[in-house]
Amino acid sequence: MTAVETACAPSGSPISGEDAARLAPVFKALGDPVRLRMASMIASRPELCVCEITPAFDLSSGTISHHLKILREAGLVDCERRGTFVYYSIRPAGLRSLSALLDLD
Amino acid sequence: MTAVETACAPSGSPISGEDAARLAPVFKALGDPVRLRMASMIASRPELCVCEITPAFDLSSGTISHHLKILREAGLVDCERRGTFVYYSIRPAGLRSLSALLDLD
DNA sequence: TCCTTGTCTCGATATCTGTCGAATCAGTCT
DNA sequence: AGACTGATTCGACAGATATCGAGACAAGGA
Repeated sequence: MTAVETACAPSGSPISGEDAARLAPVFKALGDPVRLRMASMIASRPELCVCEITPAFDLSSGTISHHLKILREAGLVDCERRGTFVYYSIRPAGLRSLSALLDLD
Repeated sequence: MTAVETACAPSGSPISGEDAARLAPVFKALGDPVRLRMASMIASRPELCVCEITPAFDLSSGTISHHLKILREAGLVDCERRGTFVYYSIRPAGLRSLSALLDLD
């Protein structure tokens, strides 16, 4: 029995409008199939070069950058440039905020 | 240390395009502040009448219905009509699919 | 049967989003 | 410095989305 199910008994209190406004963009960032798969790819390794992400999708490099930016702004990933290449990695804190909510509501 | 963090070492394999296509709409459903708060309100009780949800938002009843429909179609909530009123409740399975992903990637 | 109340559906509309391609920026190599 | 490659930004546009308000539907009460 997961915490989610435990919570489906009378359970905890609903989140505030402010918390909703803060957390919704994070869910939204994962609410696109391309970004969800990107995030999953990045999370499956210590870090991942954009040049490894791009060929996994049938999309222009402009579009790839756009999606990565949304993941970044949602606090889900970090990036670091080393030379010509840019490497993305997962930000555990971003995922934790979602996980915490799902395990409590 | 959460499973998420554990996973941020070399960790599990990325999800498939099909899984991404299946799960993204669920994240997307929670990716709107209004719906996230609605879902949270519904989850915080065994069930909740639409007539209790509506006044919590400064939105028309048409818009409220629209958002509830999206939560329903994402498999996150169930509804049942009793007399004039419609009661919404959380579907644990919907939340579990998200939770499982977050704890593994 | 009609009226009222709660909920949903539909049509219209303004805004947001995903995508491309071109231009730009950042680094490396010659 | 100039050329090349990887990545981001920008401008444009088609399609999706959130919202409203009006109408339809459902159930109960006068």
